[in-house]
Amino acid sequence: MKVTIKNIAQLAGVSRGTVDRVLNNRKGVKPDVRNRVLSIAAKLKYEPNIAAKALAYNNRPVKFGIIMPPREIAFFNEIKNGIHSAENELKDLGISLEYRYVSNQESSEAATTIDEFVKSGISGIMFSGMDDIKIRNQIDNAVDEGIPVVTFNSDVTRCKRLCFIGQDLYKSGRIAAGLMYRVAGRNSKVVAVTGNLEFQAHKARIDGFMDRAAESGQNMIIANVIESFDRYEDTYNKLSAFLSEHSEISGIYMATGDVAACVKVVKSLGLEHNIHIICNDILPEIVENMKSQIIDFTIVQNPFIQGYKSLKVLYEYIFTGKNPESELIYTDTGIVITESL
Amino acid sequence: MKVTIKNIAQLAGVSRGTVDRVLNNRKGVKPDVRNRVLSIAAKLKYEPNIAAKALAYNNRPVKFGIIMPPREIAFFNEIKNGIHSAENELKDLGISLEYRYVSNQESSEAATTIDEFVKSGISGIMFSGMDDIKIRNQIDNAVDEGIPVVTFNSDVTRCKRLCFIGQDLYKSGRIAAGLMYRVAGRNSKVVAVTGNLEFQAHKARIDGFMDRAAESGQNMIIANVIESFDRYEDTYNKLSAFLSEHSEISGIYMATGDVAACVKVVKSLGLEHNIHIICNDILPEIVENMKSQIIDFTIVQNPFIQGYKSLKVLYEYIFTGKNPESELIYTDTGIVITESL
DNA sequence: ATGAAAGCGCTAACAT
DNA sequence: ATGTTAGCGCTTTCAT
Repeated sequence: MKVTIKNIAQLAGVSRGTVDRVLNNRKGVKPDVRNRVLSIAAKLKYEPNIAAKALAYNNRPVKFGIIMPPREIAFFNEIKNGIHSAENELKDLGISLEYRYVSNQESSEAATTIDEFVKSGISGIMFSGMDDIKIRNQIDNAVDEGIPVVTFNSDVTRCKRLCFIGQDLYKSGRIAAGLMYRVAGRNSKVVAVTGNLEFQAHKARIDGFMDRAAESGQNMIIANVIESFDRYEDTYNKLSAFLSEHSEISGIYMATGDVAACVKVVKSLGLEHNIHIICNDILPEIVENMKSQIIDFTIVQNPFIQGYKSLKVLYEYIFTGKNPESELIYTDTGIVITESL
Repeated sequence: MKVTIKNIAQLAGVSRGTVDRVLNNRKGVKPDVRNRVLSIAAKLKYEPNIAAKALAYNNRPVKFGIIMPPREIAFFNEIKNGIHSAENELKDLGISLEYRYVSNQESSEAATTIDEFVKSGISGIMFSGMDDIKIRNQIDNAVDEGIPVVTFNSDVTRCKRLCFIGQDLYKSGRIAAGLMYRVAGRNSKVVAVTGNLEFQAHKARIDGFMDRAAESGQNMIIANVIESFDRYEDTYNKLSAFLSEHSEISGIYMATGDVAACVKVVKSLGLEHNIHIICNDILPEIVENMKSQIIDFTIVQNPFIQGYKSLKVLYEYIFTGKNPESELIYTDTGIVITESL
């Protein structure tokens, strides 16, 4: 039989209003009454009815703030689609959303935005941006004020966020290695391109790639790891220089970096049929080059689910008090070939 | 501004009770009143508030019936997990579930079960079973009685079901071809194993495989399509006979059939390192043989989402009147390698 | 055939 | 500090 605040009120000998105060941590209840109510609720395994809650909240919906990089980044569109999908499911359940698009090149704008949200009395925050000290501090501040924060797509480490929802970078590197030895074959020599090995997020993919290469027993040699610093030119120049001198290379893992630059190098050297390329995510230039069979595989991270799940987790936390299943929620790491599209 | 039945009632000059009768197709309303209410609702784009609806339904939850094959089939556990997950989200929203496990070897049990559900006054049905005339008729009967039916995992064709939610078999065949030419290489010769080419569901994968092989420009030759009739022995014997005589084969696509039998043949002929195997789904024997690198890829169909989405679609249809996005809802076709696990 | 009113579980404004 | 009450939008019983 389901337990309601009415039941609890009777057993505790108080009114429903008081039970509501206790259960929602509102002030103005004597400690002993509060404890009595709390212990009864726990014993009865009380769980709030979300439909009733939503209906009561109807007029003043609970507002969540969403902070992410500017919309032009195509990748984030899929995340937004996921958020919209969750919003649609929850639209009658008493929530409203507010978006803020801030730079992910410098942190102060994002930090300020978090602060503004907190001061405006928001109930929860979804955040995707830099892993930076200013932001870390603002997140901690929000959490200290009782406002849960979920990071998505790209984590902010060592802070009090409720959880992170995104991809497992290390695993995506391992998968890249698995695919590479399958297509490039035993004893092949390959090269990997990353952004900056000093960034943990960039290094994780390379670590996964190298670890799995070593474990696999396929004797796949990683001849070089090129740092592109996320610049087209670095990718182009360094890759071009290296491949020109190493004709034995039969695979490129584009962990991070400009895939168009990579493709251009390969074509200019006439290596389309000798080199296998594996990259990440689904961008227009990647789709195009998969269709023409110059890119073999791309590894994806399910951005739709990242958006969808982030909102759901926040909602669940606020409305039912349930903590997420884990502090790190990884979305499935998928493999895509041209036939998948 | 959101529209409620109260608004409609005022504009139509009737009571909220009458509006409710109209909107839920209950009888006892004069045709002209009904039309008036209906047109006002349409003009105002009325959408019911599901929280309110759920709360009102609280005592007599809407019951959905679920018919699927016996639980021992591991594959269906993931589907059930998906259903449970959706159920959990909807648990306060006025639904209850009833499961029936019936044979998928013969159709009369399933047909009878549908009929029982209909007679018991159920509100909607999720069905997975044979594509058979008896079942088709019972589904049509249910729908005629106003009970929506969603088929999942395996479709029942040419009937009045609301929609089918499951995998795109043809596409999974195309993906298998794409993977195969990547690992087996240009000009390779491969063999495919299916169940029974007379079954549309079995044939679809083979069609996809062959179509893509032809299109790809890789000159991959499909040397044989073996029918296993879903028997271990047929798979073992036919494959063994064929491979013994054709040492040039470098790939096996197990579209349907016993993967353990296939692995055994390959091992007994000592071909582990010369033949690439691609199969479907994640079964214990497949996982085991992927780990030991004898199976290269397995193609998966996201059973969790199949279960989750089926229930959600049924719920949406009943509670908000929304039709599913499409009559055929395909879940993502994924690619899994040992590194993905 | 239609209206009026109670009630689903919870919140919040108002009393005390 | 605590109780009382109205109300969220919809369904359903009971009148008429």
